[in-house]
Amino acid sequence: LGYEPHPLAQSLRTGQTQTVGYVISDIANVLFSTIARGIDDELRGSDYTMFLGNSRGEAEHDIQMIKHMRRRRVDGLILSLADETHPEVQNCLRELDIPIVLLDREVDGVRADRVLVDHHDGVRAAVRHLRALGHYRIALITGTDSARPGRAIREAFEGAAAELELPLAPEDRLIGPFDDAFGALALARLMDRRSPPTAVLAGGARLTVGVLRAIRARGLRLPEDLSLVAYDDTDATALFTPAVNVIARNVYDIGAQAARLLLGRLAQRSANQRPRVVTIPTTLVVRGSAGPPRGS
Amino acid sequence: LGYEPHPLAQSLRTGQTQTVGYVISDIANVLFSTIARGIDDELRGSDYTMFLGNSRGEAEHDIQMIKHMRRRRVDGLILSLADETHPEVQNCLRELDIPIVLLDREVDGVRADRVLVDHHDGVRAAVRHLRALGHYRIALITGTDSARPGRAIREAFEGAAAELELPLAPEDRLIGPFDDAFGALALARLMDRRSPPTAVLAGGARLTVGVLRAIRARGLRLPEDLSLVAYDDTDATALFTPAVNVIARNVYDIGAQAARLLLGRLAQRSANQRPRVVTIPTTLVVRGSAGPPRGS
DNA sequence: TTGTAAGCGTTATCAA
DNA sequence: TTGATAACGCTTACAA
Repeated sequence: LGYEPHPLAQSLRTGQTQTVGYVISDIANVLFSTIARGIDDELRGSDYTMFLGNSRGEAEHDIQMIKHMRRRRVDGLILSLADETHPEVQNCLRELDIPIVLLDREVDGVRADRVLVDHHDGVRAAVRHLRALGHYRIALITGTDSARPGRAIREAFEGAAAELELPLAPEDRLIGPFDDAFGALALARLMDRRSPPTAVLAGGARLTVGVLRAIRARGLRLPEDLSLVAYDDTDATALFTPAVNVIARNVYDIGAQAARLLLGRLAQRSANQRPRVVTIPTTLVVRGSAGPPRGS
Repeated sequence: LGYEPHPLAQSLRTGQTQTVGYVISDIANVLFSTIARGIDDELRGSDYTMFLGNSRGEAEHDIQMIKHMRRRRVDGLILSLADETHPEVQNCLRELDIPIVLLDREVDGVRADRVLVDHHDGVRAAVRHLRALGHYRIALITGTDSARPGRAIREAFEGAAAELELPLAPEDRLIGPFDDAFGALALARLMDRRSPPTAVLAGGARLTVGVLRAIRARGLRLPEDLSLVAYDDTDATALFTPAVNVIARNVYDIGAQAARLLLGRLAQRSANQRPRVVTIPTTLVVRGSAGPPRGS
């Protein structure tokens, strides 16, 4: 007879708000918006709503957002932290007593479910692929060690390079923020060398956009002037000429799995179980951006 | 001394939740995620948080989300409706007594602030630009009349075409959903004609991606085989070869202005004033995707 | 089975 | 100015 329950009163009484917080570092990054779609779709079946918070890649804002979400009494939290090593972020998370799902992040001393991307397979395949084409000096552009993606990609890259006995000059590894400005800068720095590398691995979707912009700006041709393997099958990598060889992963699924893990915890179905880890595989997709190095 | 107010109790008491709802039709669309960033940045100064709801382009979901937000007692609503003509959506909005900001939408009988894109200038400039290059048969691919963007773009296109005395064959106007599948389909349909148009205007960021994919798939060259002007300066249009001539607008600002309008209402600074309208201009950016038609 | 009362943490009101 | 008290709308525990 037209009665509508008042969720606020319910929440005040029960201590549950039927809300979930999602803190990301850049909502305009297609990686995060695709993850958000995965979360949102998965949440639709339940009666949870998503709070969104943008940290703009700064740990300070992460902390601010987490505290804000806690005050707001969200029932669970999904996090893509800007800096997983930040002590105050870690403290902040340790004090929380709600379920947390970390997206491709590892935080010491925090009991949390995780959705981890298996960067190893894709990166290793990419390096072997380039080596098989005859490349010897392969450069890496990726994010810092302060979050898992950058670290895991770098480690996988170094492991694969060592395995194939490739040289590992420190100046061939460009590490910086996960944005297109750094991608463009890094490529420029690389190609301005007296003897530039013949191949580049771009480890990050926004980095890749920057790399592609710089390649365009300099009039470089792929794969004649440079071979490229890049992260993520996006509009940019699919529509570039030539289409870019990519390390692909099911980004949507990262969000969907994260929401599923969280919903499981919230339904008490897995209250005191040990943290669960879901792994998202990566695969190499070969298209037209890599070929034999010039003069071979 | 360590005291933290409890926002739920505050809300129950005051009837204000310090939250704002944003309902969009596709979070993976760069248009909407950029708008979301604008809103989020603007909200940061205030103490409002954003609830996000995804309608996947379906009016039913819009209604569901609006009702959900109302139950949740959001203080204000920012909407990119899938279908502004849907009677139940209109009823639903008329019953709401919270401030609403419509993003490039017009809903009959609903008092709401609006951020409207001035499609007219950009579209007119694009049509004149193509005509000046010698094009006579220009096709339009855009969204349906059930929301302002599609309608305004079509009307601007028809106006400009009439002004220049261009033919307006109905089969040269392809109207459908704002997604890449339709963009690709529409381009294919156009080019499969016995005598295809020599130029295309793609009115929508996702449509444009579909159009570009189809152009790639068919091995068409721009501007030799076809001239293209497309909506929105994105990674896709910037990185395509050649770079695509676009109708550009400050998408981020749509979100920022919307949040500003809403915050103004919420602060009672403009309680009973008549609805405010902010207009976002469009401009034509000429790059390499348009040239004289073949054989001229 | 049905009903009543207390309390969640605020804010607003009114009396002192 | 200060301090006690009711009420926001629900849930839950306990009594009838």
